[in-house]
Amino acid sequence: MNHTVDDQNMAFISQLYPDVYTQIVPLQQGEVKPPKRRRKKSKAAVAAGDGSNCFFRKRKLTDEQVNMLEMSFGDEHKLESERKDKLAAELGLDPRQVAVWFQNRRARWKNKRLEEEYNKLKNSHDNVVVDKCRLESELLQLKEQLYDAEREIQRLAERVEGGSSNSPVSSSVSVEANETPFFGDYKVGDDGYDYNDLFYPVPENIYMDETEWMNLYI
DNA sequence: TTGTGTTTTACGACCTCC
DNA sequence: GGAGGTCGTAAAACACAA
Repeated sequence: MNHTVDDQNMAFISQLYPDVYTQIVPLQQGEVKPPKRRRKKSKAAVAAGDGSNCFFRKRKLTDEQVNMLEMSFGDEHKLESERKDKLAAELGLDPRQVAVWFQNRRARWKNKRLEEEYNKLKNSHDNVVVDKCRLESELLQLKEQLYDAEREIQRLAERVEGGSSNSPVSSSVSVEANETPFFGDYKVGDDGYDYNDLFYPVPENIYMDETEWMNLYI
C-alpha cells in the first residue's frame, strides 16, 4: 500500500485540526469498505461527521510522534493529565490518542516483561531438569559401585568362611541381626528413604563394622 | 496479487482510587 | 461520581510468503 501523498495531506490536515484526529483519510471515490464486524460507532467517527460515507479511518502515528511518545514513556509509564495535554499539544494529537497510546504501550510492556519472566523460569526449569538427569546417572553409577562392593564383600566372606572356620578373621566377622548396616560413613535408612532397591540380595550376617571390614584388606 | 499472520490504534466494559 | 487504570477485542495497517 502506498499512502505517502495521503499521509502528507493528512499530516497537514491534522496540523490544522489538532483537536480531532491526527490523520483523517477520506475514502477514495466509490470506495465503500464496510467494517468486517459490527462495532459501536466511535467518538472519532462521530466527530468526523461519520454517516453512511464514513470519513474516519484509523491511521498510524508518525515516527516522530511515536519517538516522542516512547521517550515520554521511558521517563514515566503513567500519564498524568497535565503531561497528557502537553504531549498532545506538542505532537498535534488528541489527548485521548495519547492516553490510548500509553494504555497500549503499557500493555505491550507488560507482555514483554511476562515473556521475559517466562523465559527466565523456563531456563531455570531446563537447568533443573538437566541437573536431575545428571544426578540420576550419578546415582546409577553409585548403585553399580555399591553392587560391586557388595559382591566383593560376599566373595571375601565366602572365602573366609570356607577357608578356615577357626581363623581369627572369620570369628570377627559378625554383625548383630538387628543392627543398622554400615557402608563406609553412609548409614542406610537414616533419611527415611526406601533404599530397598539400592541393595542387591546378599547373605545375612555378612556385615561387619568398619574396622573389621578394613582388616580384610590389610 | 493475494492470502495470512502480526502489529498498531482504538474502544467498551469493568475496576479502583480519591 | 469522575478520572484513569487494565483487559479483551475489533479492525486498519503492515509484512511477507507463495
